[in-house]
Amino acid sequence: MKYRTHTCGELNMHHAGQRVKLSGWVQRIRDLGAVLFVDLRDRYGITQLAFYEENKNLLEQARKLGREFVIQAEGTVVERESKNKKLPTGDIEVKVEKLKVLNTSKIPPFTIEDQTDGGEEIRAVYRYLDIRRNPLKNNLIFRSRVTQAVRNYLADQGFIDIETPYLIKSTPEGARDFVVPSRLHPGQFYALPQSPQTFKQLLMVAGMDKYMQIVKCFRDEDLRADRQPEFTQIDCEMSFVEQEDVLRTFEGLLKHLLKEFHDIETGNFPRMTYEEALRRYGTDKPDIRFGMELGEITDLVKQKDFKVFSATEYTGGIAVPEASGYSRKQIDELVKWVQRPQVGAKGMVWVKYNEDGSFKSSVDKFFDKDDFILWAERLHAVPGDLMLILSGDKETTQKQLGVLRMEMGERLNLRKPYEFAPLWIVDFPLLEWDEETQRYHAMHHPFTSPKPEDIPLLDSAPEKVRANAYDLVLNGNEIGGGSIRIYDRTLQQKMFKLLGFTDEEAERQFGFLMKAFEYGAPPHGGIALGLDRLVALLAGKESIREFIAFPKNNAGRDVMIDAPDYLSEAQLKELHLKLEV
RNA sequence: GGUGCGGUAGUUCAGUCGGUUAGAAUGCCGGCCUGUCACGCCGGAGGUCGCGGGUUCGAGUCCCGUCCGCACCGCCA
Repeated sequence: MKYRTHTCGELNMHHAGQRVKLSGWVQRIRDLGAVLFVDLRDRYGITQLAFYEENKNLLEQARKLGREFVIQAEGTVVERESKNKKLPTGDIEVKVEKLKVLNTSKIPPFTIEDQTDGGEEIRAVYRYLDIRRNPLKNNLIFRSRVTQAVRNYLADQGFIDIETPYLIKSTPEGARDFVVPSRLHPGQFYALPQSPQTFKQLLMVAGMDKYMQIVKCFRDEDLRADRQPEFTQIDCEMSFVEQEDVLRTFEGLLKHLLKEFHDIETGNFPRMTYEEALRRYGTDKPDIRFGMELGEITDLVKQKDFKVFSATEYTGGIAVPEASGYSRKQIDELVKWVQRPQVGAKGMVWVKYNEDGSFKSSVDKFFDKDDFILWAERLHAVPGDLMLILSGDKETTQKQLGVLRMEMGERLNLRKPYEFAPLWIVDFPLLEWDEETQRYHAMHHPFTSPKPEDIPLLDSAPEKVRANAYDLVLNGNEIGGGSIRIYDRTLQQKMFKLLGFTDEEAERQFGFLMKAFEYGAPPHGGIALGLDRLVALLAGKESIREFIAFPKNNAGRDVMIDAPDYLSEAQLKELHLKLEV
């Protein structure tokens, strides 16, 4: 017995008169009395089934169907009396002659429609019902198409797909590890990889030359709309390459995807140093689809009586286009907004650059038109703009301005979902001072090579050393990052020392890597792209949860299967674990 | 660890200043209807107001605690 001869998305006038068999879910029933219509749905589409009074038995059977019943219908394709232009199959319907219920369904807790009545919570619990809806279904199909395109591109470039282990060992650097207790080795634990970093480097030592893997990675940190504890990376590594080679290869990948999915041809991606990104955008992942760049006016305000400005390290602002007409209330709201703890500014100075060229500001007592004209130049403000000024220590204030810029970009609808503005951020600092632990941290990871010309600074001024590290940024999101790696044992050892590892710690945690470096490690480098984020952005969305079949919630729980969960006493015992809670 | 918003019918929400029997839409059930496609019309059922405590003559509404969801900060080499 065959379940179907066609899918619910393919029948049209060409099939008129044919006898067909369809299987699928009951989307909706429209009972008009002597005639009854059923919309039958599967992954491919919807086909209307028609039941008539002339076959009273069958009509009564159809009347007993409910939403989401799984049925099989056999009948003849006929041209509709009244057609539906909205459906690809809208010219025809299947006049049913045989009906079989393959499975019944309880009434679903929410409607299986594009515009469902269900909220996020209930849809998460019934994720398999949510995926029946077009939006989610199409997202998963889209994701599949993207991964296919990625594989095709990388395979064409000569990359080999190699799987690396999920059960590895814990390293205290970076994010927290998820750990897995070992039954065979009492008291010992595996860790799930935060990335296959060391393995892909070892594959370079092994001579595989170009490696790729679309791979799950795990980080035990708090979640966000764009952050999951398990996520997928397009992980790559290449031998005998310089930074330029890696950038070109992966610029090519993103170009390929933009062409394939949006028919967009982009030129070469802009490159911006880390320092420049912070100065111009207040972030290392700028959204360059709109202007509103940061302007610094520190030197222009130093000599004045306004203490807030004269006493601080940095004063700067942005010019919000066509916002000089903002009311006092609107501006007050903005001031409150930057004062929220999430932004953390103490206050905000505003200057209206009116259409007629005059100025009105919150600091009229201290500054006059001549000052404001100079400010406007620095902020690229024109009449009609509203200048928003923050002041404080440089790093914090730039970041706050960056956050404010993004918020204003959002509010003014300047962040268009189907516009794509990729760029490379380069020349990251190698190290970052961490106040909490009072030591340097690797900004990227401990295997990142310093710029050769900066190596002498490693001892004298480590914070000034720039790394051969790069991020790929798309529309204000970091979608990938990588580096040219260290491949020399001595340099790698030195790095570990700088990062506060004792020789013993370095040996115990990464001895296997340094040992490998002693057996002819080639120069190599690579990159990892966040697939979930990339797919979401290509689809014009910000939340990655809609592109993962079974995501975790805000608190890292899977509310469908209800995980994590407690273990039985027997399991704990087998794993040699005793709980304190 | 912290901040903000939310939790009321199966679902999404409204519920005024603390005051009579907690409403709407949708879904569900029953009836009618031969061209619907968000079918239409008529009727009906459906509530631990997240949970615990407190204030009060009286709490969905005010207070405290707690749990859950979402967004964000910290965190995420």
